[in-house]
Amino acid sequence: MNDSKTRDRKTSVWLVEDNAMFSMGVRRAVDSLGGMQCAGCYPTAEAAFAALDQETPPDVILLDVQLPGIDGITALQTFRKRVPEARVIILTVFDDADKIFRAVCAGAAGYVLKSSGIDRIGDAIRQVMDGGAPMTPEVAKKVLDAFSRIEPTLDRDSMEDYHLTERERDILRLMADGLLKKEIAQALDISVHTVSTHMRRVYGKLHVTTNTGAVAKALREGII
Amino acid sequence: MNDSKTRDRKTSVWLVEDNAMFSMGVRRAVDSLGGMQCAGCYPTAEAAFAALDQETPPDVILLDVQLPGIDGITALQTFRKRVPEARVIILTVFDDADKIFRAVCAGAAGYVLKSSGIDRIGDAIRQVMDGGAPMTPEVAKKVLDAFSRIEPTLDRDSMEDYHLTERERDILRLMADGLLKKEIAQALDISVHTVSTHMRRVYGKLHVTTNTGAVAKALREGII
DNA sequence: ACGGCCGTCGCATGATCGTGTGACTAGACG
DNA sequence: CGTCTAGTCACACGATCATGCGACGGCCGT
Repeated sequence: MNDSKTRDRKTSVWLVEDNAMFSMGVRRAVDSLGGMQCAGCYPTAEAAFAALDQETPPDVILLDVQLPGIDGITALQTFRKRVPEARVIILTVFDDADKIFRAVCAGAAGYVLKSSGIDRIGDAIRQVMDGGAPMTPEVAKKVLDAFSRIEPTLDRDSMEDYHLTERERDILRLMADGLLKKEIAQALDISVHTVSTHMRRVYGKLHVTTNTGAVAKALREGII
Repeated sequence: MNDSKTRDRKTSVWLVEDNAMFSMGVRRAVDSLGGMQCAGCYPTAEAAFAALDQETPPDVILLDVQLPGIDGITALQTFRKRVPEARVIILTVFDDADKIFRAVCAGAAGYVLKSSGIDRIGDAIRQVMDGGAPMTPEVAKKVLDAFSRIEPTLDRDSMEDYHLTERERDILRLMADGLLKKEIAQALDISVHTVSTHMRRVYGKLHVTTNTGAVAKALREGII
């Protein structure tokens, strides 16, 4: 979609952090780096929300999870709804597994420990703008562990679906993610024509004639 | 407990990969690095399983997910059952979110894209042996995306919806019924242009850019 | 009375999609 | 050995969609 590498505008960063001392340090660090700029600095989530109505939304939000007033996770959820295109990086001193779990569930784009040092924050910002998800290896490990723990209900088959092949379900899934055929083709490294062929067959099996119909049916019937 | 840095034995690595060309490249890369050794190289999961009965199990398994015969994910599950102590690193060209999701759910220790280059594989092996979870930033992003998708609703009650107008929801509903814009216009006895306008605004509020994306989001979030 | 939101309509352009048609490969099954 | 299925790719045509732009009347709140 967007080629962040060739962007001509500076990455706009908001900082939501109650500790004034730390806040100032981060702000200066961000501003001193090329390609990014701290466009807003708020001590509470409430203040940041209010600013959303006034200012132009940022590209990246650095969010401290332990804030006075609105909880950090809650704030994250609100940010995700009001500015989904903004990438939120959690900034905290805790590497508590449960906090990480809830943060990523809420749609955090990255999870950076304050103890990692201020200089790491710049890296994290660049990474999220390049589509990556900055995480320390320890955090990544905790994420995967949590993943394999919640696995229980993935093999709920038994119900006869519409005899879709695995490949057809793949394409359908990506369709339901809002991707264009072209993008699906790129994601699966196949030709757009092939994607079309698969979708054509899906239409037949699902007895629909439009992409929206197929996605809706798939979602409602739990095919994907 | 065990200090992997001062281990006196080389890390034993198995490679399960059908592409002989790539396979050989990885093998040489691994062997050329210090502290690890490619102890086995199998073109299929079946072959690797058979070897499990004969050879001593490896510390790390590099597993291509797109294998002839047994599916990569299935193979991963089997490995996890038969040699739980072995750390499995998924090696693939796909960065399909669903595949990644199922892989990590099945207990993958890491997920490395082939496109990242062979040299990254050595890093990944060291990382898993140090208890980390190697992931390319792109993969990490997809993992987080999948995460935030499986637990979408923690609020369900208090949270506001996307401020969709009643009319906009009408159009969205009909979209989710698989109707074309033209048909929606007829059904509501308005102009196609009006339908377009509504959908355009829905896109903005839902932060999507395709009809399928809008329908999927609406369905998943219970907007309609 | 004025601004803001909602619903409506229009147009134009380029991208995307649906569909008919055809074809090749690899593996599975008998 | 044929036959079938799944997956792949290609081309072409018309239909449909996304999007930027502009516009108008109605209703509501202050």
